[in-house]
Amino acid sequence: MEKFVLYNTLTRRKESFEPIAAPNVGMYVCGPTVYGDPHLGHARPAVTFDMMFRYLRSLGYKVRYVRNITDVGHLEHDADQGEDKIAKKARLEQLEPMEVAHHYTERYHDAMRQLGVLTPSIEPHASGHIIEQIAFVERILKAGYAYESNGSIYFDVEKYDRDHRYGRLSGRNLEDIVTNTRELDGQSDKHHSYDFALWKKASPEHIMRWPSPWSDGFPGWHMECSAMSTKYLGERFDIHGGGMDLMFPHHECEIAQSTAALGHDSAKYWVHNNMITINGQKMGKSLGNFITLEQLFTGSHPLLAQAYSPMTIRFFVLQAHYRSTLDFSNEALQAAEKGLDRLMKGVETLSKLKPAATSTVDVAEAERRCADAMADDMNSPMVISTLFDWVRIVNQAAEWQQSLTEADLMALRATFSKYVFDILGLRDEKSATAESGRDLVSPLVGMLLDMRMQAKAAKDWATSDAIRDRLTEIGIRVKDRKDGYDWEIE
RNA sequence: GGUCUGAUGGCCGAGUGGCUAGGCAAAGGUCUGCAAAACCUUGUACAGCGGUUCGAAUCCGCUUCAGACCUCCA
Repeated sequence: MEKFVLYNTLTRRKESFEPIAAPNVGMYVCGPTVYGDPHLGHARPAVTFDMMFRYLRSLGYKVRYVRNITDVGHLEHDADQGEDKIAKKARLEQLEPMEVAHHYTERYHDAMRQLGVLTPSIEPHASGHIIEQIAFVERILKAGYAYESNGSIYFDVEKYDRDHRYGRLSGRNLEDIVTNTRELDGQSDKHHSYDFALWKKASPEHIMRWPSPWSDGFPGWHMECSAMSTKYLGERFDIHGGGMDLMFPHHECEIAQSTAALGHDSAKYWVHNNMITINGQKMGKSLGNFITLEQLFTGSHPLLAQAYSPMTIRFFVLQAHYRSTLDFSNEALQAAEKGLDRLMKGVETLSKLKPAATSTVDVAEAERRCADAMADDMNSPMVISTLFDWVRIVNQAAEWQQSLTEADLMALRATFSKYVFDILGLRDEKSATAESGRDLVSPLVGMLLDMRMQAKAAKDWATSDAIRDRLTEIGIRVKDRKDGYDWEIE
């Protein structure tokens, strides 16, 4: 098996990936908070960890991939009477909170499907795991790392920091946090500003509430991930992923909660994808500069010069390493669109290539380079680069400048299929739609192009060009071949 | 202010102590009745200043600039 190295945020270095209980791998990734349409930023972790899921499976691991839906519990901020985001949005739209959550969950699923993101093994909702979260809070209380205050339960960061160390993941120490945490009004219940809520008592107007031993209320915003990852992956599991912006405080608090309750670390490898930026700035809800995935797919946003297909977005994301920032621009997206087109055409050309008696190339090199690139912290840009090198070779072979034997063709097709479709998760959406369109118009186009061939034979260029121009107008591109013609729908 | 990243050719983006990814765009060429498509060729980039080294864009230091987190955030 390939030796796979993965960058672990916890140690700040690439580590050899050794599952706790091979061949099983447990993987937990923070999913969306469903109070708004999924945007370009959501595509990054979704695609990144989808690739990881696909890659681990291709290596032969049996992966349980858990990605949560946050439909409760994210406080606006502590001073906001504890009203959470879902509830606030619901009040504004006069909808049931669960109606809002369901609506946006569906929107998210739809976008993910279009992006070719596989559905995770389990997709737990925070609202469906209140009991587990309460039990988890009780464990922390019992261990002595939390205190009750006026119906709410808070995590005792200071005590935890003495026994373990708070801030390991984000590289902070408590001292820095003390001097840099903003003091907010209305947090008199907490002993210290850096303590965070495990359970929050609901104010009377708060709609989303559940009974607990302490108060009618709702779980704190880091609780769901600790409780649900433990429930489905066990007290120790392999990979915990999410966006870099979640490192602090979310993941830091999760580590603290789990360590306090279980007495040890739960996730072995912490993996964080970097952000997508727009004009060098993070794209985010709070900055108001984000573009939803639907806007991207339809081109309906002032910043967009055109619509971009889901696969263009996926390819765009995959062309950068997941730990680098990726800057959005129309130019970059257009380049991705054309690049993807070239790659897919290469795949098609490869499928039609005729075998030769001998090979002029070493196809094993393609597989080896792709495998090495993936094994090196999932370097998808390197994989893509290799694929393009081989597209060139395939194109040359189509022009008889290279040759491949039957066996080599089979091997190369297998490599392309594995990396392009199985691991990178790309799909040839263009030819898929073109095929269906082709069936309908094929006889007609064939007839016209046959007439054009006759005109050409008679050197009647006016007729020949007229037919071609008219076809081009309605979106059919004619390609002359040495022995006839070919065409495609734009 | 604290913590931490990054600065690569027209654009997007990999990577590496010496053998100069890839895509897009551009230019020239092959092919073609003309196009399109395809193919070939070309560009010698690594923020600045020092240092280490036989050799650095890649390591170290400083400077400048940009960004992220410290508040919900993918």
